[in-house]
Amino acid sequence: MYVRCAACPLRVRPAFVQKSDEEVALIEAWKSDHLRLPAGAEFIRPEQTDAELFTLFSGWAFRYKELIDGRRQILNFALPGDLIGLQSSMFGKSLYGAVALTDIELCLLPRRKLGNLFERYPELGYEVTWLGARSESLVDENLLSAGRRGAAERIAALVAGLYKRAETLGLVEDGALELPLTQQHIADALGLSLVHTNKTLARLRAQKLFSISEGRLVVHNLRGVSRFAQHFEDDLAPRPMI
Amino acid sequence: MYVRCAACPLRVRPAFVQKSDEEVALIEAWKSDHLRLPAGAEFIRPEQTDAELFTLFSGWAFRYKELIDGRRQILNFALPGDLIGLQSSMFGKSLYGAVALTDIELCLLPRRKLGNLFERYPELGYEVTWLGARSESLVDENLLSAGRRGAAERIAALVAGLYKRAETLGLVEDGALELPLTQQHIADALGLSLVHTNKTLARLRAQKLFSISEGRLVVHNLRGVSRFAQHFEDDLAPRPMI
DNA sequence: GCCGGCCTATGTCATCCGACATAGCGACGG
DNA sequence: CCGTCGCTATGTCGGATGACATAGGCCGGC
Repeated sequence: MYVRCAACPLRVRPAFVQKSDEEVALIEAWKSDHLRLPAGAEFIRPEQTDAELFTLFSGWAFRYKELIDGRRQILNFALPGDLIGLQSSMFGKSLYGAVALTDIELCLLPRRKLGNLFERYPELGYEVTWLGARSESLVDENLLSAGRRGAAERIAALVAGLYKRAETLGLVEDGALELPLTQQHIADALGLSLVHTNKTLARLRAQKLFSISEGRLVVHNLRGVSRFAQHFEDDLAPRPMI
Repeated sequence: MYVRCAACPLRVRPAFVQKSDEEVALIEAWKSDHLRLPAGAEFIRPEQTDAELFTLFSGWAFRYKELIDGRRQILNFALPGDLIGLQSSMFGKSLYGAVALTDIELCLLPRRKLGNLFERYPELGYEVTWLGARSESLVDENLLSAGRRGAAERIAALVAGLYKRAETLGLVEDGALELPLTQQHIADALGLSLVHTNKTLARLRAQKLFSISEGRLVVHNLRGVSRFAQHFEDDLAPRPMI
């Protein structure tokens, strides 16, 4: 069923800037569809020329790039409230792909209205830019990991970052959250091989800072994880949601 | 001396979207200063709360993050016409630093006017967003390198990317351009050690696809470099310049 | 004119990480 | 029931990369 922005259960969460009824109505006018896609669906394809702009309403997704010989790099993970497809919408050709990790729901924000939006609702334009800048900051951090952290530190930094983001969204209960990533996803996000990821995860599990198993992440000592990974950035919140 | 936008020698280059006199006047009204900084100057500091927004007018610069133990990752290089500091301006605290590689000139675009700008000149707001998205696409590509390319491929991809960008700016002459990077910068940008970067550069030089020496990059075979690096993205041009 | 700092270069050795092989387990379908 | 597929796990081995040491060139300062 269609979810109207006025009745959106996501945007009222404390992670997000609370908007006036009028502002919500503007967003609702922009939103043209509410899509449901199964896990694994690719909703933006590399090279696609007519990719749209989306807000992830529920579930997890990721953006990725790959080399022609098949090596794949996950650029960042998206959680509910995240905007996906801004680059693709502005450049007229997507330089990356985007895939659902779980069954997801997407709010479709037609890109042909994007220019118009800036004209008519500058406040919304500003927030789009803000969300684009946040997306870049996530990639910045991942580049720091891939370039300068060792394997165990990379995994710990990923855990710390995702945990903090999930926490602002209220997805954490008793230090645990659903983590719909396979070890292959973790490897692809961190620039590691699958086998090495597996072995490093086993070693980390023995350290008892956190553990990943059966699709759940349990963090026993967030401070310890953050210190080990040298990951000290809090998630940016409250933030706009469109 | 101050450079007025109406007399800006940079924005008339073919890399950039050509603007009407009226549009240029808007930008000129935004620009509040024209700064000159020596090579090595850090014009955005990590954690800085009042970092401004800049357009790089001349010279080279880079953005970086670092871990507390000193390991440094260069996130991307900036060439003339690039916008630097959008994240910092929007978040109220910078998550990265920015440093001049050469003597540089910067156009200062006061961030306190940024919100106002979106309201009054939505077209400019749109272009700011476009430039932010382009900056993210550069980081995306660098993350692909750090995560999934081998050392020699990384260097080749860096060369291909910088060469293509320099070419659209008219900085290439006879297949060569000034490259103000030390091997330490290359290492920090690619997630390699200095020594390994040096040895890999020597091996690449022997292959004669390109060579870096004495502050110059000479590309003998761009196709070959691109193929070896699996780097096939052209620079986005013409693009807005603010 | 000498010293020190920065950059590049090169050798040796240690380590991290990747490649390949194998195996167990659960889900799913014929 | 059985075969396949996706995911996790573990061992062995080799290769890519990092760490440490040393050296030479260049340049600027005193």
